[in-house]
Amino acid sequence: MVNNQTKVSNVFAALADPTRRRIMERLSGHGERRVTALAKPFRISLPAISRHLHVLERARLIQRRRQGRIHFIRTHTAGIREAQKWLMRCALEWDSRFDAIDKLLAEDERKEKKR
Amino acid sequence: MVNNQTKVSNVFAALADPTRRRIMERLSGHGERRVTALAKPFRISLPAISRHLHVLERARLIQRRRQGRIHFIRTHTAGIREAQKWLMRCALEWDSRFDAIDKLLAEDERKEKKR
DNA sequence: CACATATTTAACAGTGCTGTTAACTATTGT
DNA sequence: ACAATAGTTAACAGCACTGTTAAATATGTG
Repeated sequence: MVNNQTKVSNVFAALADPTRRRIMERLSGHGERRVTALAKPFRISLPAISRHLHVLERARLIQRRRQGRIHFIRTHTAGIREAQKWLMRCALEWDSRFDAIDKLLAEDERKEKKR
Repeated sequence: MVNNQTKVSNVFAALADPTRRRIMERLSGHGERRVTALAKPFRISLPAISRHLHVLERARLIQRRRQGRIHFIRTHTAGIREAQKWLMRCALEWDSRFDAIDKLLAEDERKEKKR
């Protein structure tokens, strides 16, 4: 079981790579995409993409659904939320203008606990 | 001149390290702190801390003010905003509940351009 | 000036990340 | 069964990151 510290590290480390960020951007909005289609615009090899996807998956930034030999990839909010929560904790103390955001996140927390 | 892509990478990479995140947490709320005081609770050497501070500085997550031999460190919002903007761009398309946050950031943008 | 304090820089070891090509596994089509 | 397709895993090279100790730099103090 990975502790919370490691979780956050994984998310930020995943997002620190430009290729992985481009993957996320390519993914957001479009529901699902398969690995090969996702890899199309990148100049790097497919194995490299495969690794990037694993990193994103471990960080819970994407989710994978297998249907036969095809792997469908879609975004997963858990990782992003993790990062946002951390950033807010820092940012809120600097700038009270973010109070609105604080409320939204608090609401999220409540929903999370209800499950 | 560092491009925007690299900027974002620097911020996320900086936040991917647990020690650096602890530094940021230790810093947030407390106005300024000198390097030695900041380094106190950490078990790693001072040179190691010094490097971490450089990484945070390059990512514009902290700012430094020198007064004689003492370096005062304080948080700097530019880096955090950079990260938040990126996360929002992704998150907004996933969850319309974040519309409020979008508005806040758009407001930030306008203020930025006025300068 | 001589010494202590605050912090950085240098040099080096260990580790881990990213990319490559080659080989492998699993699934689908003829 | 055979070949094609989708994607992963293996093995390796190159490079960057983190930590260490020792030395350097800069500033304050008796």
